[in-house]
Amino acid sequence: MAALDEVDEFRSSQELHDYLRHKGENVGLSTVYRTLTALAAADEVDVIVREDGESIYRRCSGTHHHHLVCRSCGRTVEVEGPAVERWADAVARENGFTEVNHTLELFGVCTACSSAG
Amino acid sequence: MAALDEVDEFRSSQELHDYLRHKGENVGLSTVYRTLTALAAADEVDVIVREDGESIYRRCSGTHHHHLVCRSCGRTVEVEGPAVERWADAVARENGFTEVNHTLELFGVCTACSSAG
DNA sequence: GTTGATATTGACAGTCATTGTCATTAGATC
DNA sequence: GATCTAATGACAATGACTGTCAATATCAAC
Repeated sequence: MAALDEVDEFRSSQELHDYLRHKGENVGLSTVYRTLTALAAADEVDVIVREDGESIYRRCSGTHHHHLVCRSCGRTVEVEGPAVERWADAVARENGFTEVNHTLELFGVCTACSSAG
Repeated sequence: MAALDEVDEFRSSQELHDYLRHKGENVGLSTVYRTLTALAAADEVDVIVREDGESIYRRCSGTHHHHLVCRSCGRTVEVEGPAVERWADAVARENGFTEVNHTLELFGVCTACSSAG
């Protein structure tokens, strides 16, 4: 199953399910959800929640990073921002918050899509 | 309607609807959704998408800012990070992305809740 | 005050991502 | 092959959100 994260772009559960079905795999939607949730819990894939509330998944490098995602085609660039991490920690500490994590994602339109559309 | 954003914490549409009904207002769920969406479009309220995909709304200051939200009680601190904005713009430009916006929220546990729990 | 055009409202049904259920299936062990 | 157990997949259920549409409010013109 992990071998099927060959897409290298963020995909929703349903898209992955369709993809698998069209490849001939007879796999159930429930199993896709179960597997993705399990993989996400084990930090084997990254999850982000899109603006419309749908969760999308992608195979990623193990290090902490964020994403620059094309709204149109899903192409994804992994980006790092050590300054942001430090800023987030500092802000949390100043306000007495603990167990802080942060969500930071960039959504835009990539070169290919902006020239096409 | 805008006067009912007196709660000062992030609330979902449904929570706001319940709140209004319990106050005796005979307001429909559709109207709550419509109004919140309109207010959000007019930048009168801030929207963030929680990790479970539910959208929550809050009356906020007009300037661009982000939020440090207590996972337990919902208490919210508005925070600013000009450095983050600059970083996001730079990253987007370097990768040729346009129409970029970013989601950045910090979730943690505030002092009161961490000492209580 | 009444009429009529127009916009807003709210009850309700529909949509869609996600989760729960449960009988069936696959795989291991005897 | 029999049996036990865990994983699977078809399908129903949930819940947030959106669409529909008749009823109501608003308001200008008469």
